[in-house]
Amino acid sequence: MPPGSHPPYSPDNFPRVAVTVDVVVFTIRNDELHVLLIKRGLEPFKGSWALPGGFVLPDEDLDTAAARELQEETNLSVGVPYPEQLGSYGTPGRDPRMRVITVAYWAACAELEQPRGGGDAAYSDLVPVAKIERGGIRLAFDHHRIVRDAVKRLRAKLEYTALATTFCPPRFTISQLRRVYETIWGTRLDPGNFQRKIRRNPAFKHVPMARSPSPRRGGRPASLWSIPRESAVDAYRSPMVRRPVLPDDESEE
Amino acid sequence: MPPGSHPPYSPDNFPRVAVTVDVVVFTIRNDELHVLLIKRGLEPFKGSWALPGGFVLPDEDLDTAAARELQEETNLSVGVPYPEQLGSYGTPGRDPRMRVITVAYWAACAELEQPRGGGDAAYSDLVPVAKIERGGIRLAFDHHRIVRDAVKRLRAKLEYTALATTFCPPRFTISQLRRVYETIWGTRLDPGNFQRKIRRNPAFKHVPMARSPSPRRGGRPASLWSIPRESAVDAYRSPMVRRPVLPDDESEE
DNA sequence: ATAGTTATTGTCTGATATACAATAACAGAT
DNA sequence: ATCTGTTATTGTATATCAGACAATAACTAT
Repeated sequence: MPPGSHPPYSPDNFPRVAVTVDVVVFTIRNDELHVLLIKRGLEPFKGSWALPGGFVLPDEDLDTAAARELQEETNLSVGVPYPEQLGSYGTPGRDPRMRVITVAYWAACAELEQPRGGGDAAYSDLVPVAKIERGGIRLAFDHHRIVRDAVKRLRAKLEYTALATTFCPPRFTISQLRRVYETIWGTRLDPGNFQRKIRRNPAFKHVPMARSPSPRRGGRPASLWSIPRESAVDAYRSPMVRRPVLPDDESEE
Repeated sequence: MPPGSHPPYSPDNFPRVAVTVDVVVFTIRNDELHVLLIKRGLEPFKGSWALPGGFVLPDEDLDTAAARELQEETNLSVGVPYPEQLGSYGTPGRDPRMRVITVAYWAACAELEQPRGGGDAAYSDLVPVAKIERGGIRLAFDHHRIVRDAVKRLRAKLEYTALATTFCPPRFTISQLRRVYETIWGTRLDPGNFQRKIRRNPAFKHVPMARSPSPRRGGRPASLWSIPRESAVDAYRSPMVRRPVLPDDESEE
C-alpha cells in the first residue's frame, strides 16, 4: 500500500476496531506470587482462564476502565490500588472474532479476599504465577504474553522502587518485606544487609513502641515499619540488588 | 451503570472507537535535543505542530503501524531504529471529532536527514525539546503530554542502559557520548570519571588504531569506540548517575 | 535452664562514585 | 621552536555501599 493511501481521518471512515482493557493483579499468598484470573463464561475460550477485563466504555478514560473492569469481574471491595499501564497489545488475530486492541494494566496488592465471579466471568480465582510460567495453565487470547510481560515489569520495578511494600499490610516487619523480594525474585537475601538497607532509607518510618504481633514460632519480635503510600513508587536512592535465582532445591548450607 | 451491563462482546456491538499510533522521534542536533514534528495539513488543529502518526490499518500490528506512519509522514529513509512503545492515551475528548485512542511510541536516533512532509503532513521538521517544555510551541491533541512522558522515559532510560549510544554514529568518542548525556540531562559530567566508567564496561569495544577524525579545534585526539546495537538496550551493571540540573548560566569559572 | 528461631548490630573487605590533580597529545599563535 | 589553549586520559585519595559472615538480643517451646 503506497504512502498516504490510508482512509481519510473522519468519524465515518476508519478501520473497525474494538478496544478493551485487561488487568494483571498480583498478590502474595502462602509465600507464593499469585495472579488474579477469571474463568471465561462466554465464547471464545469459554471455560479458559483469562485476565479480568473488557470494553472501554464510550465516555470512560482508560485508567478508569481498568479499575472498573477489575471490580466488576472479581467483586473485590477493597485493597486494590490503582492499576498502572503496562502496554497495549493489538496483533491482528489475537481475538478470533474481530480486531481487538487491548490496553493492559497491572497492580500489586496485599491480602486479597477470595474473589467472586461477576460480569462476564463465570468465577475468578488466584493462580500461582509459577504454574503459569511452567506452562501448567493455558490462558485465553494472548494473555500468557501479557502476564509474562507484567511479571517481568514487576520484578524489575522491585529493584528501584519500594513497590514491594504494596504487598505488605500498612504496618510490616522488615522480614516480611524481605520475604516479598525473595518470593517474587526466587532468591534469598541476607537478612542483616537487607535490614540495614531498609533502615537507612528515610522513606521507611519506624512505628514507635510497636512489635510484631502475629503468632510466630519463636524468635526475637521484630519492630514494625510503614511507608507513605506515595513513596512506594518513588525511585530508591540506591537500588535493591537482585541476586541470581536459587536452584529449585533450596538447600540451606 | 451497574456491573455487567456493558454491551455483549460481539463484532456488531461495541463502542465506536478509532485507534491510531503516534511516534516521538528524538535526535540531537547542534548539541540540543530535538523531536520530530509535523505541521498538520488537515483539520482539526490544521496548521498546528503534532506528532507523526495515524490510523492502525486493519491487518497491521501496532509496532508495524508505528514504523510505517513515521516513514510516511516524514519520508526519512534510514537511520530510524524500531520505535518502542511508550503507552496509550485515550482520555475522552482528546480528539474533538470522536473517540480516538492512540498508542504512542518513541525512538532515539543519530543524525537525521532533513525530514520532508508526506501523507497527512504539510511538512515535518525537528523542533527543540526545550522550546516545547518552555511552552513555546503549542501541540495538537494531547501531544504535549505524550512528548513530556517520552522525554521523561528517555531521560530515565539513559541511566540504566547504553541507549545514549543510539544518538551517536557507529563509531564514536567517549566525549561524544558524554555530551549526549549532558545534553539530554542538562547536566555536566566529570570527563575523567565518565571515561573510566565507559572503559570499564565490557559492552563497549575499542576500535583499534582509530583516532577521532572530524575537524576539531585542538586537543588530544580521542580513540574511537563502538557497541553492538543490541547491547544498547541492555541494562548497565551499574547505572550512570544523573546529577542535578545545571542553572541556566553555565559559568565554567 | 536449654535449644531453636528470628531480629538486629558489628566488622571487614572489595567495588565504585566523586572530587580533583597530573599528564598526554594535539592546533594555532608568536 | 615555543608557548598557550584545548581535549583526552590516567592517577590518587576519600567516602559510601554491597556482601560475607560473626556476634548479640529477645523471644518460644521443651
